[in-house]
Amino acid sequence: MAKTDTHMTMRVVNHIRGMIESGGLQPGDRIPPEREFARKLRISRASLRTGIGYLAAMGVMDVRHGVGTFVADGPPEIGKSSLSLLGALHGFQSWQMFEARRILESELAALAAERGREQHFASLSEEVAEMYATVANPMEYLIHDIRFHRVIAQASGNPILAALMETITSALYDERRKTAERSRDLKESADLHREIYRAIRTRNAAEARAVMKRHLAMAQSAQDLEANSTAPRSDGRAKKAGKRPAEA
Amino acid sequence: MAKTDTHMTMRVVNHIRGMIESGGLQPGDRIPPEREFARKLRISRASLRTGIGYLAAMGVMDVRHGVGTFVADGPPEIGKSSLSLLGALHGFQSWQMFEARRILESELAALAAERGREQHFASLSEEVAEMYATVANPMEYLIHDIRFHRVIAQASGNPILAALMETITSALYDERRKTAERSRDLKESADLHREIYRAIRTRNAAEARAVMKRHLAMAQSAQDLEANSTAPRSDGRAKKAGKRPAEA
DNA sequence: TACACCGGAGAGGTCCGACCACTAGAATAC
DNA sequence: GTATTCTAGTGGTCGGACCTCTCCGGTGTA
Repeated sequence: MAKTDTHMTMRVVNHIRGMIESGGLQPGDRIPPEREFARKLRISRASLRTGIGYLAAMGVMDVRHGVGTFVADGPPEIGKSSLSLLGALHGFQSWQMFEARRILESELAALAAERGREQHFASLSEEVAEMYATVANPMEYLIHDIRFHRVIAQASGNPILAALMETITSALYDERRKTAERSRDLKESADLHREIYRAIRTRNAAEARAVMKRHLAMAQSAQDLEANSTAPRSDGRAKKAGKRPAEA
Repeated sequence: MAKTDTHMTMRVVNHIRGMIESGGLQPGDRIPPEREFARKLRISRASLRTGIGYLAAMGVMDVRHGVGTFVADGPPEIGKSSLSLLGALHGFQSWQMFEARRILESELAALAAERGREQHFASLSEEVAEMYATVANPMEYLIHDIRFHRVIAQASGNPILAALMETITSALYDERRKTAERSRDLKESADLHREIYRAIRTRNAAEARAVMKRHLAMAQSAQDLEANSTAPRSDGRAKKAGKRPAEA
């Protein structure tokens, strides 16, 4: 399968891929210094760096200036940083991202109801409590909101779906971190989260899915209202407002 | 806000991002030659290349040796090339990928039933016909199978979900392109595809979702059987695929 | 005229070797 | 004992030379 051995980039990628697949490289492990590694692979440091850069862009490697290069640790990320670029390029609409999120998260909630463990339920419960405690503080609230959804993703037992959700939500969050929510809405939001929690804890998958869907639909329409009041212009274009103009 | 201006890589990425968001760069467009572009941005060619490499790894740019560098054309890809690496790294299980696919595609089918257009229906119909015509030729059959699912994704009207599906299926396909299917199964498969087609054409979303789910569940168990019969006792090798562990 | 070949222009790919910038821990000063 | 400074090690940037690939137009032959 390796006709790709001509390109230095792919030689590096395949080499590291092999080290990972053979188990010789685990998440968090460090690879040799560039100069040394390049010598070992019989390629120039520049080419090695190209390959490492490729892997870093895919989220497989983690390069830290002055420290070293490591295999990515923590939860997997699938195209997390690329989605917003791709969105700008292909004109993704906000409603499409919401739709993707709604589908992923509602199924995730159903899976969590089926497979979640006591430890997950405890975390969920705690986050719900924190939400109620911070309805007056949107900033704080948001943190627990995000954590709640993240715990559900973990509880689903499917890291791929969890990673996809993370990708979507981070892009979505990126696009609207400026809209401040009102406390009145947060109370309702917390209520819905509690409903979701209860459905999951009682292992009622259908209910969990339904409530999650309702919650996200509500969040979307709230978001849309806010966007319309902020930007009286027609919604067809809907770029990400407020960015610096590009200096061509 | 933009402390990212220190890293040359990010300077390049942000510059190109700006050009894309301002509409100055469309899919298929070409960016200036490296030497010239580097001069214009007041950075070295090496740094420019690092940035371009980053964008290329994310699927935003398309670099062609001896020709030039272009903004990616065609359908968007989200982490398509990274998933298999990530899978090896985080130990993704085969059933998890199937599960992700089942969820995405069944919802995609439902959306296609709601929003599909005549042109999509026509394509689907054609692919189904081709499937029946090639039940004796697994290679050919597979092509139409893939196309069928791809058309559904397009018909869903949600390019994000379509891209996610493409990512999953290509990783899945990668991992089992070696398993040849039997013609007897293909006939059943074609029947199911026809059912899906009918459900979509009659705009019966629930039915489309259900049949798609059934189809993929069937495909998965067929794969599992094949995998087990191919490698009945794996002592040393430890193939990356795996069966569903009841634990977690 | 039609076709195959050749060669050059221009684009990306690789390499080298020097130097810059950052981080963490050791050495030093207080 | 604590705060500061120094330094070894590692990634980041540079520029400029040279290689390889693709494309296309010119040329020679049938």
